[in-house]
Amino acid sequence: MFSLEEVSGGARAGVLRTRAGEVATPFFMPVATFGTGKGVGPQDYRAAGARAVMCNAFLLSLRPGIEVVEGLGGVGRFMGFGGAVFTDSGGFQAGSDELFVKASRRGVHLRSPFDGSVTVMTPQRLVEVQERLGSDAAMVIDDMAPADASREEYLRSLRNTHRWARECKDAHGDKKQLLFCIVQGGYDASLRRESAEYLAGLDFDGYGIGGCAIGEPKPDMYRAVRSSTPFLPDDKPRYLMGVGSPPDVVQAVSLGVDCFDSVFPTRNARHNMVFTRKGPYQLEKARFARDSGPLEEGCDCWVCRSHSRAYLRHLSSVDEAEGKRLRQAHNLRFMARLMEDMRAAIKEDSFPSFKESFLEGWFGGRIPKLYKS
RNA sequence: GCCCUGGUAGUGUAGUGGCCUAUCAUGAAGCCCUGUCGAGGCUUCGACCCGGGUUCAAAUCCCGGCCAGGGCG
Repeated sequence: MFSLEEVSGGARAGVLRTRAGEVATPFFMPVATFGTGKGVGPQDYRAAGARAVMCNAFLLSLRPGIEVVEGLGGVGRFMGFGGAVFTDSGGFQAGSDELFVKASRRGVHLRSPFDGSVTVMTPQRLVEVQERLGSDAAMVIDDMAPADASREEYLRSLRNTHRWARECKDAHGDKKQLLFCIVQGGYDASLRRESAEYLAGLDFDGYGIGGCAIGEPKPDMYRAVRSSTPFLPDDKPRYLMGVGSPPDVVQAVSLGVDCFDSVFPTRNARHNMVFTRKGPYQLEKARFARDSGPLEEGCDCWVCRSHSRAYLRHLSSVDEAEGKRLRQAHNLRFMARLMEDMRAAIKEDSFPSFKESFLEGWFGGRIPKLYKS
């Protein structure tokens, strides 16, 4: 399922084999909650070079419904996306006032945004939903305590997370579908280690690291990552869920993480933030009104090859949907290219210098201490 | 030449004697967004056409000027 090829300065390059094809690691997944993004979709993901995307199992099970997706050959064929499709539980518990009702011993109680009805997503139910949706990689259900939870709450959520992970594993019958578990434990190094070691013993196809990028201070996030990855099996992919800011992705790769998903690049693109190797900038600024250059010098994306900043900034200022699509297409290509470049650097064992030069470019020479080790 | 309207941030406006150190939108500058993708959120900058008068108090009332639009010659 996963082959580790090279390691350089803690960063890993490998190949994840799914029934939808191989995905080279490290990789970044655009989020396609309902089988698409907002103003970007499967075609754009493919054009950007993304080989995997993340959908929401709970929401897809409500619309168009499990039977519909199943009848059309699974979520990947339903979407017409050539790459691998991951599905998340849909819980993202503490983060969603819309969907999340509560967590109980049985599972996570989720509310339909369509009719308000509440269903209990148990481990067995979630596994069935994802198997029938036909995603290429499924996630277990986990209990994520809020960023400011007490140690007691973390302990309780960890018991649920571990029990549910085991039950998901037991219920999972589709051996062609990968199954990832999720490490929790808050920001306490010992709890994270405990969670990672426990789950490592259950032998999943991949290991998610959850509870990060939910509003906690960055040092906490990196403590959580640093105290998780060392205790996970080397021959399985590690997936830092929800992380997607370029420097965070680079830093996490240096800590041994292999994959990511996040709305960060696309949401920020919609909000006019353009990623470049020299750092992000706000496209709507007047200084770009007559700028004939591309969004990013040297970028190989179709947007940069076809359009000027002046045109893109114009689309921002008139608030056109087309502008959102183009900005997102660029940021998605930026992420894919970043992953490709990291992989190449790992393969030639020059990752540390790649990381340093990337961070120097991104932060304009003033790299925050947080990223230096 | 005469008459009528109207002149408030760059732009469009609210305000018709004190609640105006003046409203809202837009603009400009800056910040934010990380497993539920809010076509989002936040901060700051920026104006009463000019001159006189009335009044305790004027963006607001009066007079003159200038400018703009309309009408009559």
